[in-house]
Amino acid sequence: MGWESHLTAASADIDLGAGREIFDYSHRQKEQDVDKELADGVEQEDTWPGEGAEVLARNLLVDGETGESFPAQVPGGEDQTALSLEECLRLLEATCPFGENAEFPADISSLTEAVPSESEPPGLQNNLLSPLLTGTESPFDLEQQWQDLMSIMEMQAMEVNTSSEILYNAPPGDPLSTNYSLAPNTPINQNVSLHQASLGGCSQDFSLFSPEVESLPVASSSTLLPLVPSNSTTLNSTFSSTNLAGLFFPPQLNGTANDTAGPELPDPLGGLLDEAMLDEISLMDLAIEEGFNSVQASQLEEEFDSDSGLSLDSSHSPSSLSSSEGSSSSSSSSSSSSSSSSASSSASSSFSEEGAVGYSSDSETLDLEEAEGAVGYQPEYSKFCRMSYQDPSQLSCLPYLEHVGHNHTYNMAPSALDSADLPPPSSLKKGSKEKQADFLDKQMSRDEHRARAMKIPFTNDKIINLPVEEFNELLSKYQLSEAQLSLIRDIRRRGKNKMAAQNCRKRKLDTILNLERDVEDLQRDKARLLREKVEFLRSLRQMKQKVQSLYQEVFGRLRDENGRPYSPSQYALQYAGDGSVLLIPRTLADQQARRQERKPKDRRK
DNA sequence: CAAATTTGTCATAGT
DNA sequence: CCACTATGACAAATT
Repeated sequence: MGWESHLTAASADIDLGAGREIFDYSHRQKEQDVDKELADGVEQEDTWPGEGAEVLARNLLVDGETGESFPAQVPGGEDQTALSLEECLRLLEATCPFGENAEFPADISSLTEAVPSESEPPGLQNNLLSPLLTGTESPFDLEQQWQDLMSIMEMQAMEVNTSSEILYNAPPGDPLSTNYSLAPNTPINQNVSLHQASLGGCSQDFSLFSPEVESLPVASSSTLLPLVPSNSTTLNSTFSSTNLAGLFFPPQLNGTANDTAGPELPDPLGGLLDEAMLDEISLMDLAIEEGFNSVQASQLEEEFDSDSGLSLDSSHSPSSLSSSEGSSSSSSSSSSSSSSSSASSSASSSFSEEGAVGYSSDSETLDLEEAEGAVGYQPEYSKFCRMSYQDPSQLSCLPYLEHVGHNHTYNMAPSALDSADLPPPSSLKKGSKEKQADFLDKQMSRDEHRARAMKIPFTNDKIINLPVEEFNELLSKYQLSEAQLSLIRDIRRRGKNKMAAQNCRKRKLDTILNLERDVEDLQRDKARLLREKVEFLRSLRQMKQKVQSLYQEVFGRLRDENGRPYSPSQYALQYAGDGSVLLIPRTLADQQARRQERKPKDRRK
């Protein structure tokens, strides 16, 4: 009922003062609709993606950096069948308590998988499985390895940072990549100090290990070589479950057998590092790109600087999160999706509070609110200030002004006033008062002018902000014509809508700002994670090299019954979970490696 | 004066 | 249903 009358009233109102609007309306949704919308859409889309592309490019670069650690593939070796395979086996079984530990496969598989390229050098199975993989009881997947390494790395980080800065300040020529590809055929002299072992890229960093290496106890020359964890405890603990045998294969210790065994110092670690890590990295990147991996992100988040915007975000709109969002557990992952929703919801909730205040109270409160917004939020909120100021009804002085104005204009004819109001009637030079009136006129909104024209006996402010009851009361107090009543209703409607629009825009802006901040935060997080990844890669590399050199050191010093060194192509060292190291025939190791090559894949999928 | 921004309105949908 | 609020779209008003 009332509504219909409103509608009719609206038309009446238009007749009174806004004929324009009707006219415009005709072509409003035709031309403008199409043109402007299209333009807007295009513009916006251009802007955002641009930024994204930039970021992406940056990240890619970083990734590229990571990628540098790709080991150069060294084709290589050959497996040489040990002559006395049977003997070896027997021996092994006899000595090795865990002989055919079922656990192997896991290890091998992980290693193999991690280092597909390296582990499959032509003809040579580098993955010698440690028969004593007792340490690893649970299947060892990449993730686990990764985590282990991470934790290890952390421990070593200090060590490394302090003791071997050299490594960190890796030599020019991209040591990262070079280090992995060990020159296969470099002869290694026992006498030659290990640091100088010409293991290709390895050599660069050798100096680092020298201290440790030199202090290494020389192992006795027995077939089975139980190595007691020396000072390299970290290594042992770190790689206890890792099979070292196939990894470091000093191709030609003492120049023995340098032919058959192609050059290959396949190192599981390297593979791990390179392939697996890269895998992870790419995965992470993917995850990040898509919306951030909640688990990793949050983990890392907690570990590292918590200055991320996420925290800010939560603080910013806590109520909304708790109330509307509910589950905020998946902070980051949901942040992208939730940020839009949460942002909007948070914004709406927070604003609803403000809005409620603003609406129910007068302009003064509103002013305060606006000011608060400007201060509390982003600089851009200054806009809001302006917005609010421009709303005449919100000028605290207005009520008073309005009264004055009303008094002045009451005598004038509505129609004349309405039209005359818009163009400044400055022609009436009547002194300062007149000018003041002009000024006031300018400050008045269209509806106020109309109200004046219709001789509405109360302020627009009241019309708009009074609660329904009071509003109706007010109306009932006066004898108002239909035109006046309709005008009043329109004024109320428009006024409310005006405020609603302002709030809406405010909210919208706020949402955008929140999203922008979220984006920044996420970008920052991503960059940080990438940085960390690189750091971890470096640490891993160092570890790998250390282990490698140790392997060579140990292997190179082993002597058989005749006092001769073992051929790296025929024997390999295996690291057991309990920290011991075994010398086993290559063939055996290869077999084991093969056996377990399949399992992992199946298991993985 | 034109282009870019702000604001006010309207129509609608939703509360 | 009423009275409002929220929001997209348009156009007038401002910058």
